[in-house]
Amino acid sequence: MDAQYQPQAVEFEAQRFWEEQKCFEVTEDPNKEKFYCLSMFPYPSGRLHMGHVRNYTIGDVISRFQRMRGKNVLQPMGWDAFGLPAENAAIKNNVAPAKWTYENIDYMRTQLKQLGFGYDWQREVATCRPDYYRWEQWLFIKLYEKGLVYKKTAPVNWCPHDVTVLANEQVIDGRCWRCDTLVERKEIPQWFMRITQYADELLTELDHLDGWPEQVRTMQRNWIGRSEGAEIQFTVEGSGEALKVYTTRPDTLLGATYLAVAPEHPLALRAAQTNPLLAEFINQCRTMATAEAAMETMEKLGFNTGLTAAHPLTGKHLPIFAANFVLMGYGEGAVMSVPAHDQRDWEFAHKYGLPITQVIAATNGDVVDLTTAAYTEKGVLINSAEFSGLSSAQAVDAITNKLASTGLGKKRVNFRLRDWGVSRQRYWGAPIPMIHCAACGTVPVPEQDLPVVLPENIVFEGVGSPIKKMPEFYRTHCPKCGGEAERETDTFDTFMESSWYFARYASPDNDQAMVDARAKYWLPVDQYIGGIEHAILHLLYARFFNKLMRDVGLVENNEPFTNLLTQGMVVASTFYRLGDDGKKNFFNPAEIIPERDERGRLVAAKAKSDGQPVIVGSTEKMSKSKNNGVDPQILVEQYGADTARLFMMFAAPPEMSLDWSDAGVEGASRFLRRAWKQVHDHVAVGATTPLTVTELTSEQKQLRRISHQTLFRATDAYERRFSFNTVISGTMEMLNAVAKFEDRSAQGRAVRQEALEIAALVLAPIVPHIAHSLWYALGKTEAVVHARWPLADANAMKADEIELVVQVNGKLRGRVMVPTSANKAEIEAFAMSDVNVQRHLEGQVIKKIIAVPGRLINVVV
RNA sequence: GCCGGGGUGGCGGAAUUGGUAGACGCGCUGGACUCAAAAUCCAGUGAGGGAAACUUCGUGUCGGUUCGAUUCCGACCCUCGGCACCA
Repeated sequence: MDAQYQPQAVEFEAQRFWEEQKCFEVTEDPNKEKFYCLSMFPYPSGRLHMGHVRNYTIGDVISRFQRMRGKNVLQPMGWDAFGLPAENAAIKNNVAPAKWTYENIDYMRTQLKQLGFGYDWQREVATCRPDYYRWEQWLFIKLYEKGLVYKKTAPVNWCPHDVTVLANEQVIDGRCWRCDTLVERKEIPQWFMRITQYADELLTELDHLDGWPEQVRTMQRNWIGRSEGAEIQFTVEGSGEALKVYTTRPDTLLGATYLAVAPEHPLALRAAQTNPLLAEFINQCRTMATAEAAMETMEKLGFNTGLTAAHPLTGKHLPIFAANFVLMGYGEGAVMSVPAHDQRDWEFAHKYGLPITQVIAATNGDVVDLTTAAYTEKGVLINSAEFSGLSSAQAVDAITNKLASTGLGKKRVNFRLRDWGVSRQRYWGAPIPMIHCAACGTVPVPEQDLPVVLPENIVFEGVGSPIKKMPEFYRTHCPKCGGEAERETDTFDTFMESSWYFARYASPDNDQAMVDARAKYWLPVDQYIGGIEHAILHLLYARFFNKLMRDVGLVENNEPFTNLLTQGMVVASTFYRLGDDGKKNFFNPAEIIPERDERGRLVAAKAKSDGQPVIVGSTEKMSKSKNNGVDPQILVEQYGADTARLFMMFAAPPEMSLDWSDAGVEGASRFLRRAWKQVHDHVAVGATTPLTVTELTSEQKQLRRISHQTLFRATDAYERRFSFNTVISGTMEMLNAVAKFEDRSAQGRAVRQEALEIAALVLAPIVPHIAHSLWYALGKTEAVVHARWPLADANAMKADEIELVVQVNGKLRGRVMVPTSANKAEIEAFAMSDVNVQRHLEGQVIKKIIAVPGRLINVVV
């Protein structure tokens, strides 16, 4: 054994061993308990970032721990390879997205190997390869045949100057990121998947996902947003056509004083034909952003269409407004407005001078003040004809029943969840396998013609997708009639690929089926790990896809991920200067010199390049667009993979967000050097004799107690709590105790040997390379990667004496050592004997004594 | 705006079920070793008072429940993530 810890040599040797022994290549073994541990696969952006290192270290720690527990562990890795950044890089560097992506994958694979993650590389998938996405195309056609896929128009962000569709990310303050043109909404035909058909199951199954964090389940519940209410039909006066609205508060129906429809609603458009001012208003609404956050924060505007509708109960004439906050694609594209009992309606009514009619009174008789805000509580009905006097709950039934009797309304369950629009007007994605024939309409690509391959060798000009200008791609023949036809040139949303990759890892080489019987062994994923930012969209789509695959007979499990660990984000400060055009030019943290106040907080910064100040922006998740990523490669090269892994796991518990700072990396490295030296100094003396547990001194017993308690706590931390940071701090304490333990006797050395073995095993999942070396150094013949996790010895953990805290009125006044065998009276006597405690009890009357076994005594005076 | 997190020393964090607040690490201060530096080792380190024993305050803010609250409840402030075309 080297006297010095040399991470490069240690890591090279361990990685060579794992690869030669094929330690992480697994097959289905029905005799062994399986454990499928999956970390969210990366987008191949070019280099690993800290978030990846954090994510994949957590996954590897859990995988290696479960291996030591004797499970058959599958840990695969792959690439979420389609997406917008490849197109951006193509424009910037004049390189085809495919080439750029494959090169990134090659580099990042090397980085992952350098970090020592135990992946089964035989199962690697890249979603941009036709042998992967052909199955997605295949499933899409199956779902089309089942009626779960349909086409409708939906809005996109449209740049009229570049004549292209923009992603939300490419819209900055309502303008195109490239040319600053005002972005418009444009309705275009797109493909949708009926996720709403699964809304009920997606919602109710959340109750059984006990292995998921409660916060994620809550977010998904709210996102799906089941509500019970009524569909109510108003009648447009003049034309007599029906105008349906959905409301969760049918009890307030008599308080409706106007209706609001989306600007794109057919009624509004028709009225605009004879009303230029309304047409102008509708036109203005076209510049409205598509993002919900922007919709909700914008100024609520409306315009009277001049049309009126008859109230279904009173027949009153209610004005119909076109309003920018009503969404055409959501519900009926129309809402009834009750300004007395809805805050948004209240504000709108005040702005446009519309009547406010109170129809709900407080149950407790309090006066309702409608001059400052709407009254949104449930209560008792007033001003509601025959319904007055009913409670809100009674009125919901009474009013919907009345409406039902005239055919003007019915109870309805509504979901906030909308169907999933999967069309993207972009190049770097999986082609949607559909053909448009003038004679036959939309025809799916026949199964034997799959995959529809995306041409990779293209010239990327910047605006617009190249395949939309490639006749050799889109010109084809109709599979039905054989006539001239055109392919769909839109590609799939990249969330499609990431919605089923977890299943493909079980049968990555099958060219006859999407997944095969092997999936039944491995699925569901036992532990899924990924960023909290995926709590809703990705995780909901993956759950949806799992159910789709189940319903076409591919898998048996209802849910894809039994346990979920949502890792907190790695965040960092942003630095930028404003350009002449008002755009932010971001600086990487490596390019600036920070200035901190006396509390260590960042207050200002200068650029290294010119020494001039840069603006310190908000702290955000590390991303390319904000250029605030810190490259982990430097860490690995300077200190080795184990230090990088150790520091990542030590810096914070996995679920907490981590504000990046490299202060402390040195400490992690120092700890590994000390551990190495301790083992070295111990084994340099020679082999140890076996431990005789019955003949130990109290110091020897104490070190054993610490060792086994550390093991006991680490087991729970790995298995249940995922608090890897406390595994590390616990091991540090233990090795500190070993360092202070100076006993050189044979039994003393045996106790030390046991402690060092426990340290190597406990640390092995986190720092597997150094553990590999230390384990051999401690005289073991089998590699630590094959070692079994030991059980903590309950006898070794027992103490003869225990420290009790003595409080007087809840304040700490003393500590006493008490034999563990002492009874209640003896413990109280010990507590009262403390000098300081006596001082505080002098002249006081003892009211009560509270004893918490093994912890404290509180004397109440 | 809506939904979901987070806030504890100079810094990262610990305190597992309402029971010793600040484990462990970083940084800093002092010392040892060294010609010197690095590395390493030893000691100290929440704030105030005290020579010390000890004591008062202290977990974003304000209020509540309790013998006892970082932990439970209510209101608020700040901050982060998501909001359906970033992934």
